[in-house]
Amino acid sequence: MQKHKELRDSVPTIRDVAALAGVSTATVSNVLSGSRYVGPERRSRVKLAIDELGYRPNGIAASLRSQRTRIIGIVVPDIVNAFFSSFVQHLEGLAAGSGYQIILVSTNEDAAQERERMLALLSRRVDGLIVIPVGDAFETQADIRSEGVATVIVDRGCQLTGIDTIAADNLSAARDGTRHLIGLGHRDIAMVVSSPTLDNIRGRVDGYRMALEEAGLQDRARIVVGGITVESSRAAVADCLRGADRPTALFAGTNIVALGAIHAIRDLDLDFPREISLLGFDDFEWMTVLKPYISTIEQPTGEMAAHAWRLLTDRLARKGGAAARVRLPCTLRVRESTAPPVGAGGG
Amino acid sequence: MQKHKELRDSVPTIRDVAALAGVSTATVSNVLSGSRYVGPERRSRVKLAIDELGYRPNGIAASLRSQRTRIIGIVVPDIVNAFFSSFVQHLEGLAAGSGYQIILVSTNEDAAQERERMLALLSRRVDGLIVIPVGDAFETQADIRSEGVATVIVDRGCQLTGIDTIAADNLSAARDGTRHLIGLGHRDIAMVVSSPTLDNIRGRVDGYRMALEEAGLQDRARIVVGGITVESSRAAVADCLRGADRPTALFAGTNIVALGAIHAIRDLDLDFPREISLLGFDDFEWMTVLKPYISTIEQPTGEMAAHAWRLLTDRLARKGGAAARVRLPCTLRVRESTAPPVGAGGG
DNA sequence: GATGCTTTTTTAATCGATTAAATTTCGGCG
DNA sequence: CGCCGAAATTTAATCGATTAAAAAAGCATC
Repeated sequence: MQKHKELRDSVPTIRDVAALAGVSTATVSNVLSGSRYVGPERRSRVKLAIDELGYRPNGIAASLRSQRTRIIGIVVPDIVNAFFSSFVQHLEGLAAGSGYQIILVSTNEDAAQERERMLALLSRRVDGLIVIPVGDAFETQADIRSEGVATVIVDRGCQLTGIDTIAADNLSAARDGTRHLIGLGHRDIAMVVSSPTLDNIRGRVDGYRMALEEAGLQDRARIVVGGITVESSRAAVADCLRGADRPTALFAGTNIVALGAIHAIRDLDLDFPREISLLGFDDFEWMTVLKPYISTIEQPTGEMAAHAWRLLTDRLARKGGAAARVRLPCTLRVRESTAPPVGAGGG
Repeated sequence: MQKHKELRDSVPTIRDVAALAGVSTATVSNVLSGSRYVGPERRSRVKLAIDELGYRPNGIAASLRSQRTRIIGIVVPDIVNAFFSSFVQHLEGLAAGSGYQIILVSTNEDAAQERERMLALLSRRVDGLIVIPVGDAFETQADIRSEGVATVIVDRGCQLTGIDTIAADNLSAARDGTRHLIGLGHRDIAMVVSSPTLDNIRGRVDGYRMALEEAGLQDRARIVVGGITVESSRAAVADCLRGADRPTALFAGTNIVALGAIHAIRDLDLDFPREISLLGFDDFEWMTVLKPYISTIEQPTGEMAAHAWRLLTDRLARKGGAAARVRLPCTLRVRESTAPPVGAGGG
C-alpha cells in the first residue's frame, strides 16, 4: 500500500515503467532510444506503460551514464546587443533542432565574469562551447584545451591557433566600406572603434588603413577610440567633430559606437549627411526607421551561427582533426547616411 | 603503468582526489561543499590534491544524487526583441550570482515549439522555470503542475491561477498614456496592437478604453490589429492612416508594432508629430537617436527580472504557499513624438 | 530431438558525486 | 586505566539511466 502510494506520488522512473510493462529496464531504454530492436508486443506494452505513468526520462541520469549532456554553452559579451542576440537566436534554433539545449552566458564584456562562468560550464560538462570572448587574452582557453571540450571561437579572439574559429572578413569589409567613402570624394575619414586591441576591430582598422593607402591617403588616417558604451563613444566622437580639422566622414566600427556617433552628430546640429557622412557596422531592424537611413556593413549573423554549429557538430562527431578557420564576407549596404562631402565634385 | 596512464589522461574524479590525498571521497566532498567540518590537516591535503590534479567536480553526478541541478529554464518568445533580451540579461546576472545557470529557450512566438522545448526542459530536470508564454493557452502548465517544478510566469498568461505571476500594470500604464494623448487635445486615437487576445495586450486595450470613457470618447475607440511582425503592422497602420477618418494619434501597444507604425507614418510622408502623434510601448537605447524622439511607456524590465528571481528562489527554498501575483508600475516618458493635433487649442 | 546460430531480452556493472549510518578517533573525567 | 560522549572520518547505499555481457528464446538443419 505504502509502496504503491510512493509510486504514484513521486516522479516515475524507468524501473516503474519496466515493472508496469513487465519487462526489464534495458528493454524500456531500448524502446526509448531505438538503439536495439524490441519486439512489437513488448514495445507496445512499454509505450502503454509510459503513457500510463506519464514517464519522462531523467536527462541527468542519462547524461551521467552516457557521458554526454547534449548541452552546449553559448558565451556572448552582451545579450542585449542585437548582433549577439541575433547570433544566439540562430544558434538556439539549430541546437533545438538537433535535440540540444543551450546554457547562455552573458559576460558583460568582463573577463573575470567570463572566466568564472565558463569554468562553471566546464563543471556542468557541456558537450561543446561556442564562444565570443571578451578579449584576446581569453584565459580559459587553457582549461578548454586540457579538458578537450569541443569549442568554436567566434568574432573575436580568432588569432588563437588549434581551435576552430569563425569571423567576418573584417579586413575586406572595412576596406570596401572605406573605398566607398573615398569614392564619394571624402579625404578626411575618421574611424571610430570601441577598443583597437580586439582582433576583430584590428582587422577593421587594417582594412580602413589599406583603403586609405590605396588612395594615397595614409597620412589622413585617424582612429577615434570610443570605448565600450554609447556615452563614451558619443563623447569621443564629439571631441573629434569639435576639433579644428573636422573629418567629412565617420566610419563606425561597431553598432554601439555608431549609436554614439549619431548622438554626437545630432548634438552638434550638423547637417547629416551633407556635412558629415556616417558608415556603420552591423544591420538592424531599428535602423530602417532612422533618418537618414544609415549606410552600413552587414555581417552575416545567420551564416556565422550556421557555420559555428556545423563546425561544432563536426567536432563532436569526430574529435580531432585540423582546426578550421572560417572567414565570411560582409555586405556593404549603401543607404542615405553616406553622401559626397560639401564642396566635392559630386552632383 | 597502464593504470597510472589512465589516471592522468582522463578527467580526474573525486576518487582520484581522495586517493591522492589519502582520504575518503566523503571527506573530499565535505571540503568542497563545506557541509561538514573537516580537520585542517586533511583539508589542506585535499586542496593540494585538487590543485595537483586540476580536479573539477562533475556537476551531472552531483545533480543526480542531490536531485537539484541548479539550472533554471528561461523561456521567452523572441530573444532578439530588446524587451526580452534585456529581461534575460538581468536574469542571467542574478542566476550566475547565486550559482545557477540558465538554459535559454526562444520560442519564436510558436506554441508548438514552446511546448516541445519546455518538455525538454522538464526532462532535463531544471530546478525552476521563468516563462514568458507565447499565448494564453499555455498547454504546458499541466505538465508543470503535475511535475511540481517551481515556476514564475511573466508578462503574458498572467490570468493563470495557482502560479506565481509577474507583469507590468498594463492597464494603468495604457490609461495614463491615453490620458496624456487626450490631454494634448486628441480626440481620435487609434490603438495598434499585435494580438488583442494576449492578456497583457488586453490589459493595455482596457486601459485605453477606460481613459477614453473618462473623457466621454468611448465611441471613438479604434483598435488596429498589426500582427506579429513589423511588416504586418506597417501595412495595418498604413491602411488605417489612409482611411477617410484618419486618427490624429496612434498608441502602439508593443515595440514591434511601434516600428511598423513609424514606417507607415514615413511611407505616407505625414508631418510627424504635427499631423500624427505616436506613443510607443517599451524603451530602448536606439530610440534615443530617432527623430522625433519617441514618447513611450517604459516597462521596468530590471525590476520584473528581479521580482521573478526572488519569487522563484523563494519557491525553491520553501515549496508551497499561496501564489504571488505581482503588478509593477510603468513610467510614461513624454518626449517629442506626441504633440497637440493640428487645429487644437494648444500653442 | 539435438545442434548451432541468430535474434531478443535480461542481468548487473557503471557513470561520479552526495549523504545517512557506521566507525574510528580523541579528549575529558572518574 | 577504562569508559563515555562528541567530533571527525569512512563505509557503503543511492540517484536513474545506459550498455556490455550473459542468458534465453526462436529457428533452421541434419
